[in-house]
Amino acid sequence: MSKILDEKLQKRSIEERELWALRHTAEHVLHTAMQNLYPKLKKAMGPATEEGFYHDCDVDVKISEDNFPKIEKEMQKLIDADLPMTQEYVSAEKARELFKDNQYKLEWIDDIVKRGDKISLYEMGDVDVDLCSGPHLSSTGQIKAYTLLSVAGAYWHGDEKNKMLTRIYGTCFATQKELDEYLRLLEEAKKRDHRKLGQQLGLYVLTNEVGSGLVLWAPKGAIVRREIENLIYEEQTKRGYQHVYTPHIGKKQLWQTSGHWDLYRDKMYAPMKIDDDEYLVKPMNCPFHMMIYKSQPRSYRDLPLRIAEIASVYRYEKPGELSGMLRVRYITQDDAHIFCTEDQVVDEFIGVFDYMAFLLKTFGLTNYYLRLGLRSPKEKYLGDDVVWKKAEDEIIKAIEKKDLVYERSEGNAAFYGPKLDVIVKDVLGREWQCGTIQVDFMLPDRFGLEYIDQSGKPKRPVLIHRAPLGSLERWMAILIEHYAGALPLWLSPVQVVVIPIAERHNETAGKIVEALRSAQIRAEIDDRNDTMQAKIRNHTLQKVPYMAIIGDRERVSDQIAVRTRSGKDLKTMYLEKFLGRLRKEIESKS
RNA sequence: GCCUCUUUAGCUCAAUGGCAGAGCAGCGGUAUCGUAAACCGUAGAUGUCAGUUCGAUUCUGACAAGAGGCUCCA
Repeated sequence: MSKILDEKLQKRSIEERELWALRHTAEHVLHTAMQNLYPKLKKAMGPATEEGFYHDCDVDVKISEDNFPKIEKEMQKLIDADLPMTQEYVSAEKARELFKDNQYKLEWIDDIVKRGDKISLYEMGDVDVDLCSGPHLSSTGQIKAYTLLSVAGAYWHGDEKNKMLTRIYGTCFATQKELDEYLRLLEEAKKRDHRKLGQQLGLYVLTNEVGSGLVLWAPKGAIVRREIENLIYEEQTKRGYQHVYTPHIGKKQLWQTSGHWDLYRDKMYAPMKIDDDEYLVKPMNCPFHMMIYKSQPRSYRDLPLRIAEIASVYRYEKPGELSGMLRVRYITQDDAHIFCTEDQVVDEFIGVFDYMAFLLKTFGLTNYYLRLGLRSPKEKYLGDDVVWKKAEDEIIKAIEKKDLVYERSEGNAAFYGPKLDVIVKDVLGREWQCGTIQVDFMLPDRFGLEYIDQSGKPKRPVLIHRAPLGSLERWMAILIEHYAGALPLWLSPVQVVVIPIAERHNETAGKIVEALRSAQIRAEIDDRNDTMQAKIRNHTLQKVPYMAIIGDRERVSDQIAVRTRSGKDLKTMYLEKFLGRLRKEIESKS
């Protein structure tokens, strides 16, 4: 067994290992069923996963979900036959002979030999032999609850230069009850999908008349965004940032100097000719902020200099990768560039991290982890090993000082330096990069940035790129799903709806709205010709935090009857008291 | 981009190789109501472009948009 797999399995509990074995066996059953139905098929791989299992094969016919009943029927035959699963170790020669027609398996065998592991086969009765390290159940009859879920294409080794294989996803549980529960949760999760809620709550618009990945922030979404922006400005100002504005286009030369043009040209929109120069729609802000730095001589006394901007950038993302607000082509970053001395890097890094942690806490997010992005030998990077080593050391020093738990990820560095990312999971369990902190010793050099040190000599500053939320679009999507649309009071587009019971209450209700609005509360009146019950239902579905109901009782006594979106009746109270409650709740951002 | 699938009214969903049907929302009325859907009436749609056909929303193709995937180690 390989070291990696071994470590992975050791981390799991006994029950998890059994579930893993169950799913892996289900996958072998799927494979054998596929082999029976499509004899020319070549299996590439088929692991158990956190959610179930999948089967990758090279097959020359189209497989679609319409084929599932047929495949599942064939699987059931193998399960009913209760075939024993037995392991056998063989020599590389024998394995190569056995799988001589399957180039994928031959590749695996080479890998195993390279690692120095033993070559293990699993036999399913006498119907199938597969290269597999297991573990498996002792027989196929123990599989009770399984289902196939979807068909997808998957490149061999995930590399689009390789052949696209057919992948079938399925899942398997110990009991039918657990499987049903899993499928139910999946359905529940879909209800809080930001794409569904975003439309229902009128937060944003995506339409093919505008173009893929180009988000229109609708009035209600714009309010949420403005609240987030206000928080950012306020917090960053407290933390010593200076805010700037920069244009949406600039000369191509800027990104040639930065190196982005050479490495990421395919992510940028085609240059446009203006006068005699070529201009780009900006794919990132770094050059602009560096030009602001460079606009005057800088002293060590000016550092750290923190230049911030909530700025929209434009990137060409592949059509198949776009997804609601989670991946878009118009991206608004809470961007900043910190110019500092080498001595200041660790402290600045920690300062940014603390701010990022503050934001995560403020928004109540806990389903995230930290990923340290380092170089991998394959990718293209700027600079030499000495500089990289220095940047990596600085980041690790800072992380160790904070005693953070993180995952190392080779190949996930920025091209100019290592970085620490916050990875957040969405409602379907998919991972998205949000916040990022990047240490960069390269770009200051390429742009010729300097400061005068204490001895009067010019020196290079270090640059920290950072976006603690990442993009406001993605953040919005994450928030919608996190709160299932019921945003906390301070973020709610409409905070209070005032509901007059009958037409004669409209005037009083109007006055209450005025009073709330002059107290900076986002309040609206619902004076449509509808019953109170219908209005309550409507605004509850719209996730409006509070409903203030005005009827005869309230008209006489100058009070309001308050109901929350969760259905709680707070009874009748004076407006002043209600305002106090609102202010407190908004202040606490809870 | 590639694989599989999807596209009918603002939204949720029906139906059909021969006049496309409903609920909600909208609009016009009636009712003026105490904590999750009052009633009556009315208007509104087959993503785009080709092809097959007497006739296409339905079949075929292209395009567009959308969904789930695209290295959790044999």
